[in-house]
Amino acid sequence: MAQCDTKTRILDGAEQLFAREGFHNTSLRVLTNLAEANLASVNYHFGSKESLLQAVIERRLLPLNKIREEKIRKVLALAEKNSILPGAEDLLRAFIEPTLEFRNSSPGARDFISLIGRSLSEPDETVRNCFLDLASPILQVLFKALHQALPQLPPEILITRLQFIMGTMSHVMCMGNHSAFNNPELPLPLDHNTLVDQLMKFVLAGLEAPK
Amino acid sequence: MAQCDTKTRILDGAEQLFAREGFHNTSLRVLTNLAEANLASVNYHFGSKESLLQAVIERRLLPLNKIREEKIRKVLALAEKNSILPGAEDLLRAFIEPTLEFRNSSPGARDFISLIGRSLSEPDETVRNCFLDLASPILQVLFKALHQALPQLPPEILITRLQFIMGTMSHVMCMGNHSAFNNPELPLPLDHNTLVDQLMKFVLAGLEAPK
DNA sequence: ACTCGTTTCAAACAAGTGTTTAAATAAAAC
DNA sequence: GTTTTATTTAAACACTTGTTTGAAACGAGT
Repeated sequence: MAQCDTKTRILDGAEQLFAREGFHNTSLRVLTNLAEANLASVNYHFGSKESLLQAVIERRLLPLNKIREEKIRKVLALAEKNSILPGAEDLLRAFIEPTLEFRNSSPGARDFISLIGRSLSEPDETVRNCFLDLASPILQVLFKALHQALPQLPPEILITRLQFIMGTMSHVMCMGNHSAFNNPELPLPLDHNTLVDQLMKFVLAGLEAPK
Repeated sequence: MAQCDTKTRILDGAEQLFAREGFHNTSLRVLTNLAEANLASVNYHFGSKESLLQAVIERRLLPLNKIREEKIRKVLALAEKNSILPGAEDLLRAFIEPTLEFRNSSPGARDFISLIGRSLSEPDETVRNCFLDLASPILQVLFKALHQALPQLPPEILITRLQFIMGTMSHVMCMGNHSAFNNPELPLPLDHNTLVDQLMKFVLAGLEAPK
C-alpha cells in the first residue's frame, strides 16, 4: 500500500487548480509541484489528466448527490404519508441547502463547488460531460419531484424554470472571489445563512411565478 | 487599405471558435486556417491572441451596451416625465430583451452571446476582465435604475438579486446546444419569444420576491 | 537475505503553443 | 515609373504540453 496519500495530495491539488485556473490552464507540472509528487505520478495513479478530472469530480459529487437525493426522498415520503402534495420550497431546499452547506465546509469544498458550478457552461464537451453524466440522475429526480409538487405547471415550463434555477445556482457556486459588479460602492459580504436564504427566496419566487 | 476583410475574417472565426471551443482551446493555427489567413496575420493585425479576444468582444459588446443603456434611459425619462417611479419590469426588459434579440439575429451573434455568457465564470482573470471591464458600466446603470424603481429594497439585497439575475442570464446565453438535463423525455424547443417571456417572468418574480 | 509487487523518479519523447523574422508581394503616393 | 507603405507569406524560434520509459527505491512476505 505504501503512502497512498500521494493520490489524495494529487486530488487535492487538482481540485484547487482546476477550480481556480481551469482544467486546460492547469499543467501537470505545476500540479505535481503543488502536490509534492512526481510528474509521472498522475499518469501512474490515474492514467491520464482527464481521468484525474473524473476522479476529482467523483470523489465529492457522488456523496453530495446521495445526500441531496435522500433529502428529496424524505420530503416526498413525508408528503405521501400525510396524503398531501410535497412542497416546492422543501424540495428546492433539499437540493440547494446541502450544496451550499458543503461549499461552506472547507476550502477544498469551496474550490470543488466552484469547479462544478462552472462545468455546466464548459465549452469542452469531454470535460462538460464528465460532470453532466454524474449530475444528470439527481436532476431527473428533482424534476420529477417538482412536477409532483406543482402539477398545474406544464412540464416544459417547469423544465425551463429548472434550467434558470440551475443557472442561478451555478453562478452562486462559481462566484468565490469575483463579482459581476467590479467596483461598486456596495460590497456583498453575505454570510452563508443569508446567502442560502436569499437564493431560496429568489428561485422559489421564480419557480412559482405566474404562468 | 487593401482587403482589410482579413481582419473581419479573423474576427468572425475567432468569435466562433472562442465561443464553441473556448479561448485557451483555440489555437491560432486552426483559427487562421478557418479564417483562410496566414498564421502570422493575427499577430500582425491584432498584436496578440489576447488583444484579438478583446477586439472580438469590443466589436459587438459596445454597440449592444449602447442599445441597452438607451432603452434604460428611455424608461427612466418617461417615468420622470410622468412623475412616477420607473417600473422594474420595464427596466429589466430594457436590459434583457436586446440581449436575446441580438443573440437571435445571426449565427455569429449567437456564438458571441454564448462567449460572453460564459466569461462571467471564466477562471482566467485576464480573460474575465476583458469582458468585465466592458460590462461593468452598464451593470452600474442597471443597478441604479432598479434602485430607483424599488426604493424599499435594501441595496445589498438588490445587488444580490441582480447577481442571481446575471447568473440566470449567463446560463441562458451559454446554453446553445447542450442542456443540464441530458436525456429527458422532454425537449425544450422554446422559440425566441417564449424564452424571453419565460425569462422575464422568472427574474421579475425573483427580483420582487418578499424580503 | 532474498524476492516480488508497488511506488517514485529523472529523463526523454513527440506534438503543439504563441510569437518573431525577413523576404516576397501588393497597393498607394508622389 | 519609381518610391514608399501596407500586407502576406513560409520558416524558424523558444517554450510548454501530456505521456512514456526504464531504472532506482521501497515495503512487506517467506
